[in-house]
Amino acid sequence: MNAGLAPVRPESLAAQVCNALKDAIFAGRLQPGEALRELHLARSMDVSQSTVREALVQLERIGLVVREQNRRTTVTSFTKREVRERLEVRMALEEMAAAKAAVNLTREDLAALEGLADRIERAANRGDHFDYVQADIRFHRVLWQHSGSAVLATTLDQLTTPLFAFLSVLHSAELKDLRTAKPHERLVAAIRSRNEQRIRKEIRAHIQGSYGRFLSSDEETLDEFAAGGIRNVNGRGGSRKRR
Amino acid sequence: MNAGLAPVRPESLAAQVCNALKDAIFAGRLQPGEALRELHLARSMDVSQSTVREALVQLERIGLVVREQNRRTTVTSFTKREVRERLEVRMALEEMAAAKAAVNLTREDLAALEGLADRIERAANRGDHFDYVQADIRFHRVLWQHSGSAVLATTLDQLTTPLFAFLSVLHSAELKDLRTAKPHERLVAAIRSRNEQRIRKEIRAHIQGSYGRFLSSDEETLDEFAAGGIRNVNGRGGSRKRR
DNA sequence: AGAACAAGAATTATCGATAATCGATGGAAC
DNA sequence: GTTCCATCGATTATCGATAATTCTTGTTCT
Repeated sequence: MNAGLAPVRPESLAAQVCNALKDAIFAGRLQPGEALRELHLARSMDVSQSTVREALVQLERIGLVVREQNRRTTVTSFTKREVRERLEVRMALEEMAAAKAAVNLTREDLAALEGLADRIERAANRGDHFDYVQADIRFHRVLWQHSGSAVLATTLDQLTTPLFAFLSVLHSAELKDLRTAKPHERLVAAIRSRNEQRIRKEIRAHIQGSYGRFLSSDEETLDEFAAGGIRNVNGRGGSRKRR
Repeated sequence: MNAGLAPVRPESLAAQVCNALKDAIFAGRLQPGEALRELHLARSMDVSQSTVREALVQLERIGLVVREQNRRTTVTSFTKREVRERLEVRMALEEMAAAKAAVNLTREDLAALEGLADRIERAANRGDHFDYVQADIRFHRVLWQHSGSAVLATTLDQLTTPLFAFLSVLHSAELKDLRTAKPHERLVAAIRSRNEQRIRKEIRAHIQGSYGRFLSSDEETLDEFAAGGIRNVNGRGGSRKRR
């Protein structure tokens, strides 16, 4: 009787608020380090404080904001060190996921991946940083979801979502030239080959390529990096001291 | 001026509720699959529903409960498959953490580890399942925290906490004989040797030893497994059907 | 009996208001 | 000038009440 209809279950208000904020963060309308005040958000989005609050807790779980007890909650701002740490763990798991996915992916899946790689390519050519990152996320999510391990998929998701967010603002802040060596195409080719070693190698190269510039720079926090020379919005962010 | 006093910041009500529930889950007073009703908990713990609600969200983040939109929230009950998935990811990361920690651990740290290994040993001998698991957690946390990667530590924590919880109820349910081949002592010895391969090997052996019985059994969910033959509390739990 | 439907009970989601906490500011005491 | 203290505005934490949803049960109609 079921004709492939997904069960409809409208999002809760809190989830909607959460998504709206997530988009704002990815789009850079909320900058790393910026404070999110519950009542302000509640008023401007026309919901109650508790709803916003719950959304913020969700965002904290995703890693996009940091809540400080009795103080405030701010958009996550990574130190270089933390980006490195995340990338290290990510690489290990991403390799695992890609190797597993290579076994499971059908011809259609591979075609879908190439579609995404193509979309990424086009976004890069026209300098659309936002769409670039969105498609990039989807590309990787496809791999994760076909790894056959839900745990692996969600772990990677948690680990990576904030990285993507900051990669996004990072790119647009420095007007990075996105046209690189078609890393996604290369990756798909590697997966097609079903050669585990080759896949692992491409994964590493791919990830390192995306973050290399930041990791080899000297700025301590990502928002300082993004702000470098371009903007200095209003004295917030990145001003807390290193000991 | 500072004489090593930690900054005092009393836990929020929600956090207290969260901890209380966590303990109850670890102690088995809340069984896998059991439903947690917000208002009931609020009344019995004398806080408001919202506070309980927030605590439940926190617990969900840790992975100890599952919240279903507009329905209910239940204590997490893993399928065998999910336990396997978690263990697989865990092993990869735990190896990484142990290898890194081996470089950083001081003589004092190693002594602390041996203290914990000893405590585990004693708990095993007197059949104290609860303390066994608590010390086991601490043991591993020490390793994670000395890995030098906060990301690695929190990822492992998220991944593993629910496993420990269910290991705990599992053990006490089946009155497992805890006296095994002193895996923690072996692990400490391996770390002392600073031999990466040996460390990785012991880590794998250690983890597989803890879960081997469950992974090779036939029951589908952990609570069915725990309930097998011993109790059948009151018809709840594990009754939702496989398709 | 079985399907369709209609209350009714139970539970979660959301709200608006109050309490607790924090950080800044400014003045008094030394 | 610096330390201490009091106060105030802003923000988060918690509460109690209401709205919306889901689940259950009972009834009617076939």
